[in-house]
Amino acid sequence: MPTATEMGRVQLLIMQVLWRLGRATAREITEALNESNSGQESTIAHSTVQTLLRQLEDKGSVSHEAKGRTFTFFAVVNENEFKESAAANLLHRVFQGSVTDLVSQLLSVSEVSEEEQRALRKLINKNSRKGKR
Amino acid sequence: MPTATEMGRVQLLIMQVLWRLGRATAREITEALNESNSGQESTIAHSTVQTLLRQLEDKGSVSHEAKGRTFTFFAVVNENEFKESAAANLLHRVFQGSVTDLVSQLLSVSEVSEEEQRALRKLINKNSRKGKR
DNA sequence: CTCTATCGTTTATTTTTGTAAATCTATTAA
DNA sequence: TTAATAGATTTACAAAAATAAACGATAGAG
Repeated sequence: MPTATEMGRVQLLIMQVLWRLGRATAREITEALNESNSGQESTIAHSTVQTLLRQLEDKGSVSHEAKGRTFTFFAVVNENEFKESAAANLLHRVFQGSVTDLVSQLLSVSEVSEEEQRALRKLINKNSRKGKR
Repeated sequence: MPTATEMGRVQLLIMQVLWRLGRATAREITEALNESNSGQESTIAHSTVQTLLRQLEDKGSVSHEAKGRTFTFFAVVNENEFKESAAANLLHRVFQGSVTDLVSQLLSVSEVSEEEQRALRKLINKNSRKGKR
């Protein structure tokens, strides 16, 4: 069984809905998925969402509470916790743990605005101070 | 069929051996995998490596050349190309395209040495100049 | 020359994710 | 009260990844 922070593409989309809404029924999740995706390609079937919710619950990523005959789902895995593990994963598996290499890659490919560059310098400086404290 | 830059955990390990060695037989790859992993847990069976090599070849990630009765494999997908796509993937799927958020996450969790911090500042500055050119 | 170790190939199984229809159940609208 | 509807659950299937044994061929050791 995979860990609670390991998940597939659509599973992540479901988690993102839950992180945004806090708590939601399966139906609400299905609707959220298909309306953010409005007009486009493949709408995702409600039964698919239910299946994935059960899988997510099996591995401890989400949980639910019965409200009458309907389940209200909520995330157990915290969004930041997930981002942390996803970033650490890429960092170690692909970039051998070199933050510099990863950041370098990001900067060389994506367009980073002046504003974002300022934000990044600030981040590094803050981190620098943290190290000295 | 997945694209040539989409691959599983062990498939990536195989690619990394090929990027490191340039060209290698299936046997050499198996040995490289199991010795870098020396002493620990699960050694990976040679036949598994062969199966994965065929899968990788099917989707165009690697290719081979017959030397006598033995195949010499080599990477078709370039390492940087892969890193690029892996980083872009995480950036968009998990961090909604915000480089700042991803870098922030990396800095807050991993220990970044003074030296790395200098390298990062330099990187951002270089990128800044690039933007103006 | 024969046997064995080593190739690549074939076949098979398990796990995870994604997809969804079918079904059972219960509520509510008519 | 009955029928449609909207829940959850069960069942099914396909693709991708991981795992590896079994098989057939052959080169090289003796």
